[in-house]
Amino acid sequence: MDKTYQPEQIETRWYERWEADNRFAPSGEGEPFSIMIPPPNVTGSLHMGHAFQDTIMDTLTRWRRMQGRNTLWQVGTDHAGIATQMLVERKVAAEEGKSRHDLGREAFTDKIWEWKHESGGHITRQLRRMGASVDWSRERFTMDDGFYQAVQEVFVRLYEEDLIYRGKRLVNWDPTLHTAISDLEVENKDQQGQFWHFRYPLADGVTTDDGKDYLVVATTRPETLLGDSAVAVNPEDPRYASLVGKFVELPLVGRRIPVVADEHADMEKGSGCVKITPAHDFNDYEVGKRQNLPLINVFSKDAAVLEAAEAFDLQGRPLADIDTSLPAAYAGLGRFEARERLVADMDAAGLLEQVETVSNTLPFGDRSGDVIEPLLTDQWFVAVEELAKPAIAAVENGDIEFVPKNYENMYFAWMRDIQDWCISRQLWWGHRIPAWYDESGNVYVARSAEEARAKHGLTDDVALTQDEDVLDTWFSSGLWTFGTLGWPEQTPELATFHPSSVLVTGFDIIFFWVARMIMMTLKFTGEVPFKQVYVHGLVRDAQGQKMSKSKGNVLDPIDLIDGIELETLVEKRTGNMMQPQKAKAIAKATRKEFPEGIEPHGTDALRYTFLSQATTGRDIKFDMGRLDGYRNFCNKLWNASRYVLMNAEGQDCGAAGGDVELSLADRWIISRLQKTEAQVTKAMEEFRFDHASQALYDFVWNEYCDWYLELSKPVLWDDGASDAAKRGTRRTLVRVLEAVLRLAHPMMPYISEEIWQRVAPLAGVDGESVMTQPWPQADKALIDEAATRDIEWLKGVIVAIRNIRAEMNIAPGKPLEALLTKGTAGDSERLEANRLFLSKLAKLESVTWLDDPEQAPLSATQLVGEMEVLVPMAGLIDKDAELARLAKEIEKQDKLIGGIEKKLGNDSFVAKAPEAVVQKERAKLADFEAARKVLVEQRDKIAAL
RNA sequence: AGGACCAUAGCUCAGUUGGUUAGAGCGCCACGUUGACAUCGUGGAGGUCGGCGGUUCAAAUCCGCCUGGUCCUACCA
Repeated sequence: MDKTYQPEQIETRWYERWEADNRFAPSGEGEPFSIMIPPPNVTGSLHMGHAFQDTIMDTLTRWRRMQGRNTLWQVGTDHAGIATQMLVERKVAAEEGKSRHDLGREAFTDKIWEWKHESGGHITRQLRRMGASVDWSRERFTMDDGFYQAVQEVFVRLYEEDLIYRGKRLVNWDPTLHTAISDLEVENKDQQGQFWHFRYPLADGVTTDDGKDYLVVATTRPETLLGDSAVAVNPEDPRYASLVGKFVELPLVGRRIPVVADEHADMEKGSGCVKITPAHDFNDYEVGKRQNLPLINVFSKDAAVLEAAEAFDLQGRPLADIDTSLPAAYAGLGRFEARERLVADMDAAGLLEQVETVSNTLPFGDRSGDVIEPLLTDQWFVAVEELAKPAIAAVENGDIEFVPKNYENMYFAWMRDIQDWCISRQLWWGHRIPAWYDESGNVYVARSAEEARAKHGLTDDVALTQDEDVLDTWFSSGLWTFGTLGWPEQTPELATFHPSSVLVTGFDIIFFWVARMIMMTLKFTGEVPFKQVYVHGLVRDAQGQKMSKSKGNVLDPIDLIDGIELETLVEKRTGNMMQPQKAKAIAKATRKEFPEGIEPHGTDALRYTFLSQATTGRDIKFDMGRLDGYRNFCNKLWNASRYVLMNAEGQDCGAAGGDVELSLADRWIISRLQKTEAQVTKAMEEFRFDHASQALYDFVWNEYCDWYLELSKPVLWDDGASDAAKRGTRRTLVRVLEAVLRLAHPMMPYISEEIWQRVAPLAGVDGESVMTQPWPQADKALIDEAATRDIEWLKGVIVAIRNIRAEMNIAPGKPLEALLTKGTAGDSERLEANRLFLSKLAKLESVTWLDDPEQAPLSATQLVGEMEVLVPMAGLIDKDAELARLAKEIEKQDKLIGGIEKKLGNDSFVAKAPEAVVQKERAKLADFEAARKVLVEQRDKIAAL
């Protein structure tokens, strides 16, 4: 083995081997365990969130596989409608200078397919680099043929049950992307805005109670004035009671619109009058429904003012008897230009009463970044209320459990107030809606045009055209757990692996995806999609900032694995930016944070870092220090293994029989291994990967390496140990290491496999891969408390002597004489049994048991229990230093004693605390006092010199 | 506005039903190339557990209020 751990040399080699050996496919035996990967965007690339999530899923998968479960990790990618279409649109524009409209629908979607084939392998290659043990033979895509069928089936059935409907509704319209989006795709952001107060003249000579011939309305969106249908006042408002039913004349437009009484108008706000624009505001739309107002749309799909408005009734039917003329000057103006123009015109007409600056919230499209416009359009919706009920119940009754549990409240809150889901998108990339129209606009929903004809008795001479729109991406990914398993066919895979065991996902897509999967899956399979949902947080940068290209703080997991030069990293972060003016600051910050670039750390170290930071449900601040630390941990494991192999390969490790004698250290480390196995398993069951990784780390570094390997050296290297003892130690070295590698494998698959291949034969274990070995199970019979106590004693004495050395400034290598005294008979027996270990590990020339403490020479003293560990001072020890040290020790004991005396002096503590607690405090007090006494005696002795 | 979560060593984080001398890693200080490992070893310094109040014999842990931070939902004519 190389002297240092070189991850790059082993990782890709092992992944290829596992894949070639088909180790990721379900075994076909044992209780099923399945995880469906949240499908990443097919043309995307792996970011830290993916790497984190994939690590958790792979750890669970490898662990369950080793436990003998019939394990499937289903892999696949998502077509990601808007994101992918935008990406290819930009690419085509950059490369060919053409828009998608120049190409036409078919040619453009061909381009997307081309791009999908070209780049679709990128993210799956990265997934391989992370070590993900997904079953590649079952890889799926949300627009493959099988999904196409599943999507048609679901759409048609929902339509037939009236759970999908089409209608002209007010929706969130993205004027840049020219598509409707759902509520969830809207991001509300606080902005500084203006609030204009306008006068609307009263018609027919009517005046207000205080004699004015106008009403004042205020708005942040002046341009929607063009589409006003009414002015509302509160029904309780005495100021305007006489005006209800009267009219105002809409300024600039001249349309007569009524004054209506509606509780939407807030008497406290502004003048108490509010303009109502049902076609351009969600609240006003509701007022419109209550007051039976016409819907007057004044915007085009670009959110530019129309030449003439369009008026509809609440069912979306055109209204003929409304004056739809608009001022000619506005035709074609964009909404923001129209706003400026309108304010200026109002001002000029003396109708602008006041302008206030206010902070308000604006809706933005999460993809385009454009301001969303409520717009009346024809769209398809899912009526979700009926679907939501069983989905709520499934979580309430525990069929689905969220980890951590508090996300259930977030889920309930949203589900109980859920709005109908707008599923149509005016895009070209996605599942086209299976609906056909005849020439008079009648709609036929069916799995195909042929089926539509057959079902509705349409002859071939009726021309049918398919709906132009596609479905929201989440409509198809909502079918992911069962669509990937072959539904609507009743496949054996569906029977075996559905419901899936656990979904691993981020809290940010609970509404987008998790909730919709639960609704759809319950509806169509009668089963929950998964039994548990493990919700993880976001991976943030070291400062706790969200990682984003525009902030220039993105880390690429692959760069952490393979390393990256500073200049390449700077180039990566500053190249191709949307806001190039930020490049300089980003470059500077990057050079400061990574002056040497990033060293290679390997996949295993990166995975271990994620796992160690995976506290349930909270965001993680990615910590480079920990990444370094776990790379070092890999190196530690590597070198410990080198030591084991150097001492075991070619030697008798007991695999072939022969007498075996286990030393105290052997029995101790075997005992500690059992406890570690139990801890790691428990942590995995609870999704506490931080605890699992911590337990393993502690065992390997602080017990196996720091103590056990050191304790094995005297047995293996010094004369005097029997063959049986050496055999016992070698056997323990390799067996414990072999178990550790199995324990580590789900978390660090590569290094564990690499070492296991060398160690397993020595431990007498057959097998081709650690992947398929049994998960270690703790054996209670091997827990040896007596050995643990003895080793703790031994460690105590060794540490005591090291302590004296350090505090007295004695060179670490200088051989010392030590005396032990005042202990029990057990202490002296322990000394005799462990003399060799003690001498070697504490570098002692001699160690002697002193029956009569009075005979002890002047020494530096440490306590191990009641026993005193003495290092004679002669020629070694600085009197003042020792006095200072003792004073410090005594002070420490005084503090402890003071605390306990106060407790025991409290009558109600003694009276009310459980007896065991009181006893424990008394025992501690006795210990501290004894220790103090020894220290004081020692101090007096030295001071008397 | 409603709600959730968080606040423990310089930094990143553990601390399960209240009883621990409050822990780990990194960083820091001192010493050290003994035959697995300087990506290391040995020892050490460093915390009134955000603040105030309450419950209790006993609070980092339970309750209330406050401050600071993150996020979600809704609304802002």
